[in-house]
Amino acid sequence: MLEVTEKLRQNNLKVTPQRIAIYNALCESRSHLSAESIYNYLRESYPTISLATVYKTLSTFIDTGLIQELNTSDGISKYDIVNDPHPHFVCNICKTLYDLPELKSMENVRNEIKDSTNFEIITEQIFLYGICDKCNEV
Amino acid sequence: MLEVTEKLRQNNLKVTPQRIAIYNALCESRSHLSAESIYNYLRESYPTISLATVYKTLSTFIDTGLIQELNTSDGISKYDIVNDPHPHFVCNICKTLYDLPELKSMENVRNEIKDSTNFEIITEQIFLYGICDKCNEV
DNA sequence: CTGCGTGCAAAACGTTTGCAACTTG
DNA sequence: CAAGTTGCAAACGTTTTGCACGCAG
Repeated sequence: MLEVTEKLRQNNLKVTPQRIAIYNALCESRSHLSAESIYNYLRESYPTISLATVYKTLSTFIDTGLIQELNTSDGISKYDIVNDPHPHFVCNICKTLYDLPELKSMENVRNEIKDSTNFEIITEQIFLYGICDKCNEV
Repeated sequence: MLEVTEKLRQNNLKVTPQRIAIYNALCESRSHLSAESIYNYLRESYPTISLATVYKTLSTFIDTGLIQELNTSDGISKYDIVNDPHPHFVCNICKTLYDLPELKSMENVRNEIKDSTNFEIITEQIFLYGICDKCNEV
């Protein structure tokens, strides 16, 4: 993976400590972070960072295609580094957002969509809703 | 399609004029309605209906599986009668939400997901983001 | 007649904005 | 030094809540 600094430069974004920290937080986190959770996480190392900066930075990253916003039924946006596309699973009970493995059959879906519309597709998001293992046990 | 009244009774919901009107509005509309647009639309025939009732009713319908909430990047929830599953397209520019035709290849995706996880899948949502025809012309 | 549904107003929530001070290149 | 970024506080718009009244079963 490219150095963060490099990624920012490539997109004509000024390299600031806040941007590096936010990007790294998203890379390092195994879970899907909200703006608020990024903010709380970064406050330990960057006590003066503001929530507004987090939102503005995330918005910038979305515009440049570095990250993706995931909008699910709990009304809180989560953010995901754009790497290999993969579907997501949302538990209707605990609202946890899980990554699912990349699907081979998505290639067919993409082709079928390309044939059925002349819209220009940039990104794709697949959400499966249901009950996760943990909540099913209870 | 079943009579609205019947659908409500089946789900142990009291049959009220508001519920019937909201359900019908969602059935009849060719576009994807937000709570606000349902409210504005219904005010013509039900001048005393309140936005809170619309929200509460939608929430009830979601819980009983009659409708689905579509959360896209514009931050305004849209609601869709749960019929045949089909993908959606969201224009990054005008934010319009389009229906795409049902995809044959989705069956493979469903199967692949079933094989790769033991989460219990209840509903699925596919969103394609990009630029729509109208915005591409400009 | 009992419990659920409605409507109003107020509150809550995540997110966005305006602006002055400060950094980056 | 110019242009873009930050942080604060206030504003915004959607959605939720509490509560008294009303209607469905």
